[in-house]
Amino acid sequence: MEATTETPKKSLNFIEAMVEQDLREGRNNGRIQTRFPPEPNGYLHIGHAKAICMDFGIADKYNGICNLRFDDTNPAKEDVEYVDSIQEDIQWLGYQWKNVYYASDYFQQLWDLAEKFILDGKAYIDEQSAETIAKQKGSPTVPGVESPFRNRPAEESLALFRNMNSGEVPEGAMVLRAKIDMAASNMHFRDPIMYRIITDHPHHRTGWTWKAYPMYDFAHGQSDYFEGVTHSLCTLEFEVHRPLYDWFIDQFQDSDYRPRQTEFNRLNITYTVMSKRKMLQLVNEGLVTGWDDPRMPTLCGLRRRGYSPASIHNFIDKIGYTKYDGIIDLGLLEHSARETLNKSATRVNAVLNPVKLIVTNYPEGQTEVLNTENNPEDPSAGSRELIFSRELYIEREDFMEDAPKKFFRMTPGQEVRLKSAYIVKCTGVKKNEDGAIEEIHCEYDANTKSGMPDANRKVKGTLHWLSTENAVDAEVRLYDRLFSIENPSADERDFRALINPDSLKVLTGCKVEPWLKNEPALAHFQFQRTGYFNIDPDTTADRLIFNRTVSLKDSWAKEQSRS
RNA sequence: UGACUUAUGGUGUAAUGGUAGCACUGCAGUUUCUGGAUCUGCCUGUCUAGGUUCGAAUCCUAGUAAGUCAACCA
Repeated sequence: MEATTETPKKSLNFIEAMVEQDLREGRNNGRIQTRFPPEPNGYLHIGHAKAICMDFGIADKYNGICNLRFDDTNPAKEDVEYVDSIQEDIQWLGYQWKNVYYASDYFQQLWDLAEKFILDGKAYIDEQSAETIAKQKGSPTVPGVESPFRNRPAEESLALFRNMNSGEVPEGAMVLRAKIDMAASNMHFRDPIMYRIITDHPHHRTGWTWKAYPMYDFAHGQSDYFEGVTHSLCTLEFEVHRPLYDWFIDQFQDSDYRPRQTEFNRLNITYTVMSKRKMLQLVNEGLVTGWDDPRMPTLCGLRRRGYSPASIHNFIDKIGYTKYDGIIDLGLLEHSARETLNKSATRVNAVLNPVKLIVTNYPEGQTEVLNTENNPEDPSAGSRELIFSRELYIEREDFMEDAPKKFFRMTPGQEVRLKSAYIVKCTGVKKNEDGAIEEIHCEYDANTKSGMPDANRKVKGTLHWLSTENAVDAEVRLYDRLFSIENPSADERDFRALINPDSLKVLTGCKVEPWLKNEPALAHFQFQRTGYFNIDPDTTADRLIFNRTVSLKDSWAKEQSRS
């Protein structure tokens, strides 16, 4: 384990640096505890993966623990459906929490704490309407005005608070507010709401037991405290909440221990949206097929698209954690997938847009078995067999009748190699009445079979192919960026108008190697010279469906688009 | 016209007062039975102005720009 050659030490991100300093200073008795605190109101996306890798990663690296805590303080939005999917996605990423907690586990503790705030004169019941309270908040530059209920007797507030939870008080009739400072420059200090009434939705765990529910600011930090969290890591938009987080804890902290909140930048990626609201809209309005649509940035969508946990981790490792709110190039995510899949994906011949190629000098009825490697990057992946015959399929785009000089593929008179098979030379084409190409004809050189003496002859192009004898049909779904502009969130136009109309292309009548019929859903492959693909879960016994995860880099396409 | 935060190549991220480096992208080449992968090289950067210091991307001040905050959401 001792590294004798000095490998350059990977630099720490600012949170790791902070944790190491806390450890050196013996803070919280050297204990490290984090939590991942999703609200169960939607599916996890790649941005959550960044947070998950941070929360669980810190715990793993510094011998701490990380718990999963559902921040379920708003029954109007939450559902068990989400609780389940969130757990599945975290485990898919390869993490295991120490405990599962729910903010709703602490409803009684929070209630008791709130009563203490009331008795201490630090909270009061306000019976004004939401609009009035909002108006009285003032603005960042104008101080707020105090509620007429602000200085009512504690006993009165306490009685009303208990009424709030009785079911007798309608929603919106009263709230519990912290008594802080209506002139504070931080808006969150202007007597923030601690409790509100929700009577028309049962809580997904506590049912109809509670009528008054704590707000985020009075639940999150307190839950951290109850659990013994040392490092409460969250994204930058909670920066302005931190003083309030600290204020609440200051009011009842009773030992050296205290949790501390630290914020890092959230993940933004070009050509997609990462807001739950917008993603929900895409799903509800049928603009995508569901939360797991392979174009979605959700973890279930990426999984279905063909991203492996390793490729997600590869990506997260590249992007870093800072306090600068930038936007990551989608190309980096795609690169992360290619880099990971290149090492693990079995190579396959698949012809997406087939045209017949007839090897005119190959005996009719004859077939032979050829051998080909499964992955040139990984010799241990072994090899498999391909059937060669007189009639083959190749890609329509791999043939041009009048080819430019740089076209290395099949064109009359030019030799090309059929991968793992023979060198062939195009001798002509057969067209139908409309002039469309029906068949391409070629002759093969029997001495050029892979491994034979003349096989080393240099040819510019190598094509993938399939025998018509045993190729099987497949549907292939090609995905592209969901939005046609880099940063749809920063655009004034409705984001739905910015959806890329070509984000999905469905190809039918594609041909693939026959054994792929028996592969399980989500198994991933490289279609040689084309891209990385996986098997879609919609696949049935008689309908084989592939999703393109990401294309291979294509310098020929680039060359073409230049002219 | 408030508070908090941030500013390093096109993008993201290192350098923790002492040589501005890495990755992606782009470009050129090498190599290849995938126009993939590999390998090599190149392009491009410390927001501005002051100050502290032998020395500043780093510390200080001011400016500029950007993000977040005024839900009975989290």
